[in-house]
Amino acid sequence: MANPLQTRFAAADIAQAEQYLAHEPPTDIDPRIERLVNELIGRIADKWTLLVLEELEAKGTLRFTEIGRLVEGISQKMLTQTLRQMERDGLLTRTVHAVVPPRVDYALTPLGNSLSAAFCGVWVWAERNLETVENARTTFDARD
Amino acid sequence: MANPLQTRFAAADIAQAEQYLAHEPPTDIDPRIERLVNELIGRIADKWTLLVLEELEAKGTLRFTEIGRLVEGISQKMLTQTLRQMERDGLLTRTVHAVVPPRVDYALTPLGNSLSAAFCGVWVWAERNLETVENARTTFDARD
DNA sequence: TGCTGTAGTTACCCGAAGGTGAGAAATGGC
DNA sequence: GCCATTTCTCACCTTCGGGTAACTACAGCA
Repeated sequence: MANPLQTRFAAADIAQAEQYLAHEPPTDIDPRIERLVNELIGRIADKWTLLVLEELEAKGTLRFTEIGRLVEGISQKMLTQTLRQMERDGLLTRTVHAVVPPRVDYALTPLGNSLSAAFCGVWVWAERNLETVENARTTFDARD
Repeated sequence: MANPLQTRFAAADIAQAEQYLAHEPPTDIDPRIERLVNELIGRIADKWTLLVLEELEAKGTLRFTEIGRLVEGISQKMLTQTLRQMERDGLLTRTVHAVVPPRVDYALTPLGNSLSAAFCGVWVWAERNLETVENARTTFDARD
C-alpha cells in the first residue's frame, strides 16, 4: 500500500483533490459562509474535535470512556465539552441508556461524516506537500 | 449569481467537492501526515492565518500595513508573527526593499495558493450545510 | 530642529482555555 | 454496609495567547 490516504478516502475523492492544487480562486464571499468556515475551522482546531471525529468515523459507535481511551491525553472535562458542542452542531448523536452504571453511546450523523469527508482536500494537500513544508522550515531556520 | 462560492472556486473543484459528501472513509493513517494536518489546521485556526491567506490570494502582492488594514482587528504583533510563520512554512515570500521608509512586500507562493485551494471542500461543505447546522443548534438550545 | 511614516521588536498585563481532583447519582456484588 | 462502575459537573488554579503601548532606525521635509 504505497499511499496511506487510499485507506482513508475514496479514489475519486483523492483524484479530484489533486485538481485543487492547480487553480487560483478570487475575491469576496457571503459573510455568513465566511463566518461558519472560520468558526468551523476554529472548532476543528480546538485540538480535540478533529480527533474525536476521526475516531468515531473509524470505529462507528463508541461509548464515552472508549473515546476517552482512544483520544490520548484528553481530559474528562474537554471530552464532555467537545462531545456537547459536536452534538449541538448536529455532527453526532448522543444516546443515553437508562441502566446502572450509565451507558452513553456516541455516533456520527451523516452530517458528521460529510464534514470529515470535506477535509479530504486538506489531507491530500498535506500528503503531497509534507516534505516541501519540512524543507521550507529547515531552510528558514538555517538562514543567516 | 446564485452561488457565492462560484466567485471563489473553479467549477470543477466545486463539482468534485460535492462528491465528498457521499462517502465514508475508514481506518488509520501515517502519523506524519496526521501530525501535519493537525498542525496545519491548528495554524489556520489561529484566527489570523486564514484571513491573511485570503487577502493575499485575492489581492496578490501586499505591503505590511496594507494587510494590517485589510485584516480588520489584527494587531501589529500578531500580523508580524503570522507572516513569519507563513514564511517559514513556505506559504509566502517576504521581499524587503532597501529604502527609507522601509517597504516590505508579501505574496503567496504556489504552495500558499494550493493550501487555500485545499480548503475548497470545507467551503463547499459550509455552504451546503449552513442552515442544517443553524437549525441543529436552535433545536439543541431549545430542548427541555 | 523636530515631525512624519514604515516595519518592526519588546515588556507588561489580562482574560480565557484548559488541566486536576473532588463529588454525585444509582445499583448490583461481596 | 460498603465498594466499584460510569458519566458527568463543579471549583480551583495555572498557563499562555494575544492586546496595548512604548521604543528603534533612517531619511525627507518644513
